[in-house]
Amino acid sequence: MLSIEQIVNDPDFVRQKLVDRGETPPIDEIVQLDAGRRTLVHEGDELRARRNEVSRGIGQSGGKPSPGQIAEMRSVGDRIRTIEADQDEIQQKLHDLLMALPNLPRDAVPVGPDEDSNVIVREGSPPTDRDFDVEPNWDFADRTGIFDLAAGAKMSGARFYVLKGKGAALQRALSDWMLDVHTREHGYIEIAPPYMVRSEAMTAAGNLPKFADELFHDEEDDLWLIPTAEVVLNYLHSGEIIEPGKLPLKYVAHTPCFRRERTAAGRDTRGIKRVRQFEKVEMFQFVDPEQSEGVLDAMIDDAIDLCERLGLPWRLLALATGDISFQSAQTYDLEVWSPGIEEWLEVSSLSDCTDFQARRSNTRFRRQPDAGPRFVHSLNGSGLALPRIVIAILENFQQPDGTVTIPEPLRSYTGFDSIP
RNA sequence: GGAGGGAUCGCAUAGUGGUCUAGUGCGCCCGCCUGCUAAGCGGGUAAGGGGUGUAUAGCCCCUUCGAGGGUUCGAAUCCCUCUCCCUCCGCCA
Repeated sequence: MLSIEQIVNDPDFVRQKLVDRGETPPIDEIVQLDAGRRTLVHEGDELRARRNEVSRGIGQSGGKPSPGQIAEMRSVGDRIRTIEADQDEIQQKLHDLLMALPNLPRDAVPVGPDEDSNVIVREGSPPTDRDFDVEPNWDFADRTGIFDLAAGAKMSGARFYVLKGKGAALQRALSDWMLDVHTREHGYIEIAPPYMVRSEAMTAAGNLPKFADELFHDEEDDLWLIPTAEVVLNYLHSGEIIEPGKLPLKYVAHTPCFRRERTAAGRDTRGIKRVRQFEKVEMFQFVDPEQSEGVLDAMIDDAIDLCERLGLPWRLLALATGDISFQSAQTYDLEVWSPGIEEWLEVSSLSDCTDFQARRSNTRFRRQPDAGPRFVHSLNGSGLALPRIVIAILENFQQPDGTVTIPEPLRSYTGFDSIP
């Protein structure tokens, strides 16, 4: 959520930033509604002050109101009720409009309508040349039996899959290894959260109300399956005022992610690249806005570190204003090259959400014991998305004899060094 | 799923319709006192919003006693719904 003060005080700046994102923001309507809200609040406050004053007087003089007092207070009460009803209506409209506005992009974000304006900003070592044709991951998996796409479809429908044997073990090794690196070397605290949340948590992260049709929802208990651990980690300190000296808070969680993926049939349908349930290790930080400089870069390095240690060719893209996610002020995508399918796979999306999510989740902190509370800044990034790393490993470490060599860091986790 | 108990200021508690502008204790902060420390004494101690200010300064006001609704001239207090916690019964990995 954007700050209403900022919109009212600097409407042209806010409008331009949102236009850069491809929005047509109702700034004038918001400013007007807020002015109306203030008038009603003021009027209601004065009436309540009057009512409190008279009530206090009645109490102090024995508790028996005069008929004149009852008549006056009855009419004051009626006016208060009318004003409150008007105020509720105006505030609901204002709230709905504010909740539908995305975050403001940072000045550093490339301006452009879509992914064609994204900019490659860093690259790892180039993909190695091979003198044989790399088998696409789905063919390799089919031949070795480590994915069972048909079984997934049979029990759960399209875009579900089953990992078997060394495929399942490889994914488990990856998640364990990633968590260990983040907790032991990068300073994150491991969290094992619920995978179903209330609407409040989903709204705070920015997924509701706009993106309900991308989520799985349980009607009976009104719970939503998380599309990413970002949703739960963002809500960890909701409603709290974090004590001085506790920031930054760095969390990491390994969870399944559930997405309805109602994209056009036929797009990315082969294999396990785009599916309705997948696993991901997610990094998340709460930071003091004054100390947030460089935090996104550090988180990017934490993600790149994993790609480097695995020996995967990677590149980093700065997403354009038209391509960053709803809650984000600045996003970088980390991609790895997969030589069998010959494409760059997005394995991490790293965002600085500034105070946007903190406003929605009401997560604040105090810089000093006697200082007023302020909203924290939140940042998130995958570290990393597991099925796509599995794909990248199957294709990057394929040998001419049709086997796949397990990257060295994972071998103590897998207990084997080759597939099959 | 069923029965009962509970949620009040950082913590603990008081408060059964008006004098609650929520008391008291602890904790914390600032003084005073004091060889030092402790004790003692005095004062302070939340969040959000509005008004007035150049002001993130003061001052004034409103809201918040788990959340939302209702009764009433007036609600922490009475009624209804919901959420969470605790005890027990049933079911269950």
